[in-house]
Amino acid sequence: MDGIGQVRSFNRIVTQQVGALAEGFLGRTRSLGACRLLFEIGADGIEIRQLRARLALDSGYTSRLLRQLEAEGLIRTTPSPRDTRVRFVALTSAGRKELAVLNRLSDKAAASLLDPLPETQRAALLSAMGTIERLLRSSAVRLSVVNPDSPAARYCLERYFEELAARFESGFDPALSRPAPPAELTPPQGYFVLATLYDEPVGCGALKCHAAYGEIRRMWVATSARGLGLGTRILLRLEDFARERRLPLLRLETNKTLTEAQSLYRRHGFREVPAFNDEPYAHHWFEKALSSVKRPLRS
Amino acid sequence: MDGIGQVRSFNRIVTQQVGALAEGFLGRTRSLGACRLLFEIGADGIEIRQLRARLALDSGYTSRLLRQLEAEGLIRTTPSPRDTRVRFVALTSAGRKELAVLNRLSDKAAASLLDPLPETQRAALLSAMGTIERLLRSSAVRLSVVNPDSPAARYCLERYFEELAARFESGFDPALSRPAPPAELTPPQGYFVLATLYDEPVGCGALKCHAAYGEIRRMWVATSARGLGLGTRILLRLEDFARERRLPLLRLETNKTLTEAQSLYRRHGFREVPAFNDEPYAHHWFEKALSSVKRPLRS
DNA sequence: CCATATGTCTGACGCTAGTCAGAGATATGG
DNA sequence: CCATATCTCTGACTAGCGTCAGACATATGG
Repeated sequence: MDGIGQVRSFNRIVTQQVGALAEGFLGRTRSLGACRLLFEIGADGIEIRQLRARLALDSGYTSRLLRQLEAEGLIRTTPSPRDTRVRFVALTSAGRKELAVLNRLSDKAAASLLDPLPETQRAALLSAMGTIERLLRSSAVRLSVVNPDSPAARYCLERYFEELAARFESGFDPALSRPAPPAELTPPQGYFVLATLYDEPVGCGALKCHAAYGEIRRMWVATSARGLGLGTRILLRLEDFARERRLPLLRLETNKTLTEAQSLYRRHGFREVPAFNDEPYAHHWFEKALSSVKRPLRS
Repeated sequence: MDGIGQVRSFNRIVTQQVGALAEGFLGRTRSLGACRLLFEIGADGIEIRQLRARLALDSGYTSRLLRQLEAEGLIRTTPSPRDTRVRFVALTSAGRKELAVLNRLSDKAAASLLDPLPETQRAALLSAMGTIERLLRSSAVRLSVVNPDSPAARYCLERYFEELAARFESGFDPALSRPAPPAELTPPQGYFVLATLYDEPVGCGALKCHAAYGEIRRMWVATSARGLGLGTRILLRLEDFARERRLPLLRLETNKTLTEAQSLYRRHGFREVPAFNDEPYAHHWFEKALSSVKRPLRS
């Protein structure tokens, strides 16, 4: 079976089994929609506008579901203190109890999937589930070229600098490091690639085009998104841009504490070379010759 | 995170992503229910009663959906030749065209999951999907003790004998082999364990209780259900019964051509011993001493 | 203070999915 | 041939999910 056929077959069986799982909620008077609301409100409560955004619900529909839960005495809504247009919804103690029941049902449904299996198969299932989860998250990550001055890009760069400051033995002061002003990372001078997961920035990387080579800079992946192979995807994308621009060589420098980054570069054909600039925070300099063969495009 | 939490987290992300996948159908005028019908009718057509059974639909509802598809000119229904009460439904050429379109959309949706990933991750995702599919099928298999005279049990035994006849170099004639009359495999003389997947028999195995030992017999797994670890589950279940009955020893014999069975037995602590009976079709005799420690119960 | 935007709510409406009862046609065993 | 069962279909009904327009209250920038 080819990959596509396998994905479809996987979908069939998973929706069937997992669909059966969701029926754990059923049998109770409450509708699935109302249950989702209870889950999302959670122990801490939430603003209604956030609730709507997270579950992607219509405002009228949300309102109606909330009235229903309110009538059952499971939730309480109050105006938000900082803006009385928005309302804040929280569980009452009855609501918390109900949520606990739902959680127990949900746990039981999940357990019923594991229970029939002997120990070794159970372990194999869980490990495969972990892999799928990781890779599905990864495939939901979108890469796009953005203006390095945009809020999302600035957000990434701030997190990046914070992390450097925390990890470098000497701390990190951007002012002492080689600069990379936004203009230099904007086409056609360069490319700033932003990675987003469900519209949240989770990584970045930039290519600066010099006359004779491309320079990789600002490679960063949020801790929450590590292990998804995101560094690879960003790097490959930047390489694509370099090839498009017919740059024969890629260069970059990095700090000795950034070991994942170093192994990422080595894995992708970068070789360590003598220092080719005076970046004070760098301990290792890498180069990679680019053939002009283009690799197949992936989003 | 514990196993249950991991299953729930897996469910969340999969329903989210796979749900998004199913929207591939949407945007077209047809409802999801009608699409499922088209898929299930398929190129060869099908009897309506089978269609209902497979999709677990109400007869009234099915009828209405079919009328709708008929009005669109996608299907044609005719009385079944062998019983004019039942009707047979087949796709018209327009219907086949529509099904092809749906398949293309579905393929595209599946591909959109794979496309973003670099090659190595894509392979990892597909392999994990295969694992999950196999193990979910496995966890959907139910074991139960049934009367060895019941239709499902007889069905399994027939398939079992057929397979022995096909695989043994000498063929197989049950009359020449040591008998195992139903009464001897019925509690308390013995136990006949039947494995079913979605109500279809896919395997069996029996324990016959002698005074000083238990005898494993009739171990069989349908070809369609191999690789799911089903043999292990049946064997473990039979061992449980033997322990319950405080039998200190398990015995069995097998033919040299049944190599998977032999490795199953060896994997589970059976050791080859000299022939302890005169079964004409056996080449190998196995024993396993049972400790009375009970393993945790699994369905 | 005014114009405009934002957030919430209500009422009216529509579609999908599904259930239930019963009618009518056809098989099947005795 | 008759009683009974099986299969399909229609009509009547319900619940859940969701959309849309507009009302109302409250913020916000000028």
